[in-house]
Amino acid sequence: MPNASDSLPKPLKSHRATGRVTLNDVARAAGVSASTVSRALRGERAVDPALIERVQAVSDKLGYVPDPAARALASQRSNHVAILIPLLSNALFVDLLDAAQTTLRAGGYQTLMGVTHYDPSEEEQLLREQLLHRPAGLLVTGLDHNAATRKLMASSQVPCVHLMDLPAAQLSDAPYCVGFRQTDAGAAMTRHLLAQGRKRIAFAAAQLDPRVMQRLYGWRHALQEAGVYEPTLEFLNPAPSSLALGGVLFEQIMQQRPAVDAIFFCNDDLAQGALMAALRLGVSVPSQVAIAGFNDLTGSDQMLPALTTVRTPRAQIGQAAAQMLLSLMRGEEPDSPQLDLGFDILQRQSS
Amino acid sequence: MPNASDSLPKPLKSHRATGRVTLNDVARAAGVSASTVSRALRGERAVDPALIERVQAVSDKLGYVPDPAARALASQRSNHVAILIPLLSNALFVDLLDAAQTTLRAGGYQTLMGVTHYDPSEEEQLLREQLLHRPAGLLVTGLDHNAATRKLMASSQVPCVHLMDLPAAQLSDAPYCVGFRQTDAGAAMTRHLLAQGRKRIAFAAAQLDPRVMQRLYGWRHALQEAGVYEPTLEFLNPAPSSLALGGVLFEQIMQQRPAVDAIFFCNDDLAQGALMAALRLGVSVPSQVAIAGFNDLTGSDQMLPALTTVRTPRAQIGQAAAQMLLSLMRGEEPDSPQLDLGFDILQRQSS
DNA sequence: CTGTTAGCGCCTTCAT
DNA sequence: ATGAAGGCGCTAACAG
Repeated sequence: MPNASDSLPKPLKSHRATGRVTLNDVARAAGVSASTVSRALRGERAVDPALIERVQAVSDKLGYVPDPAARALASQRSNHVAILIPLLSNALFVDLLDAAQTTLRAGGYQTLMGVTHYDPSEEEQLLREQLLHRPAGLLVTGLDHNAATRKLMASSQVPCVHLMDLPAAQLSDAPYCVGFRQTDAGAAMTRHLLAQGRKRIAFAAAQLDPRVMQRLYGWRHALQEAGVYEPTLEFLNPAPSSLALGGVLFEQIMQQRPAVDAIFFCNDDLAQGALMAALRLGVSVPSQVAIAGFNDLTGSDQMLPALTTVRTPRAQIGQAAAQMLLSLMRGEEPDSPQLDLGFDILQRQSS
Repeated sequence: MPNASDSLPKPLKSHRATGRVTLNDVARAAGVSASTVSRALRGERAVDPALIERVQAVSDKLGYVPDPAARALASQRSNHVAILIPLLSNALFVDLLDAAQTTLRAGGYQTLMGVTHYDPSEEEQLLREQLLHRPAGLLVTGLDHNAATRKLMASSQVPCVHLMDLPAAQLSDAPYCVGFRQTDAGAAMTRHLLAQGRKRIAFAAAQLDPRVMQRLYGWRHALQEAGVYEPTLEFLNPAPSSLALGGVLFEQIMQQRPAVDAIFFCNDDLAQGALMAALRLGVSVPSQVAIAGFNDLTGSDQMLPALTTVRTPRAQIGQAAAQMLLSLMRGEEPDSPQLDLGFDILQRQSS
């Protein structure tokens, strides 16, 4: 009877006792050493199955819960996963966060979020703060980071998955990433508009982050391919994206270039705002001008006319990236370091 | 010369050295004890100003950064603040999170977010997980929690501020909270519609969380006050809120109760969807029916007609709650445990 | 005001 | 396959 003394777990008061049930309490009650309990509970191999079961039972009975701080201190690894996203005011990133966070929690990890505001030095600072917590993994948006950030990521040795973007070519030493080819998506939508018979297709963008620029390149490429590229049809505004700005851009374009027969907005916020502005101004969509957006955000299908857009698999990206990270944290190697989740052209009434 | 030995900080290799600069390294280099460094760096009083300065300088020179895990283990308090919100798919809560997180970070705290999906037992489970990290503070949405959750919050001794809601009366033993009176806001909007000459004002709601119900009570109250309350004008749907559902509700109401001359939606998602549906169906707003929403979400000012709604100070709530929590964590007592940030009726073209 | 002494709870080498 | 011993880096209690 190894468990002859598992009643009356005397709370041996030291001068700083916390009253919490510790690994040692479980070890004592189970009649084994603390290390064995530690190994048994973490499912580390090389422990007798029968023992594992007994330890598990005792642990449950006592209501033992490991202390993450102690664990982090001893092992130099916490159960945090840090995630860096540009903004919370863009539903795209919130969806990414939501999906990633859900998947990570199911895997036993706590998400530490950081909002970079598209500022490379803020990103660096946030990463620095987060690394103090010795996260077990890292999720970052995009592939563009400043040198210091890249160095921090590399030297920290923390597994890292990049979101949304894929490197131009399938490099062998490429970083882990989950996303789709922004350039291709930009080109695909442009070709769709061309296929509808549109000739003068403007590109309107705000924020101008790297992914927006790639969509721009896709648009350029498709137009050049068709022999109808015209640089003056680019309307780029570095201000943050919003419905209101979409309206402003729309008015501006219609005024400056009334012959334009389609406008491809770099995201749905802008396109929705343009659609409302068209309604206000009495410009008929799509007969006079077609409107297209990007991302298929909430409400795009409810617009009048419903917005043609690019459906991007952001929730899937968040989830798949989290899963890739989970396997990396387990020490496994994913099948491929790059996961292309593609995109769809959603043709609706606005084109 | 107490600092005769501050050169050649021999990296005394133990069998598990991590290479990190520790408190002891600073202490040795500054020629004082570790506790003194600890106290000096944390600004704990009862340290010689000159020493503080010297320690600070040495610490900077060595690039010392405290280890949060060690700190949490020794002090039983981390620099995490846990925040519980119902959803990330509602911009309202994201704004709350964004503001709170920004303020907390400025105060040196890391935010741990938890998404409850309006499920009391998920809330309880999340809180349990978060409390393991021994957060220094807690931010929770609303005042309604199950018994286990309330008990956890109380027994954890962690300072806690409630978001969005205020208790019915100004109780003395009331919890800390920052928000506004949902009931009053519901009544105020209803009175606004009445003042516009509307007589048959429907209330349409989804999600039906406690705050939505309070708005309903406000609507009821205002109508009863005016002697025009009619229970069959309540359209309550427990499904999640969305633009599409707003359109469905609108169609349903216009079909079942064509004589309705105003609809008060419990939030802007629904109201925006209704506005788009009205456009589609050719129902003229506001001449045939007025539409009002709640929260003044993105896009409401861009609708056609622009949406009349209740502006709720969600960013301010997030920020003020975080600030109240920061002072509680410093051991200070806020002026008043309840902070009412009010609301505004934004009359636009839809009413 | 400062130093000394013990841990906080766990993991991890090393030995068995 | 298991146990013993020590350390992760810091703070808290207690002297002085």
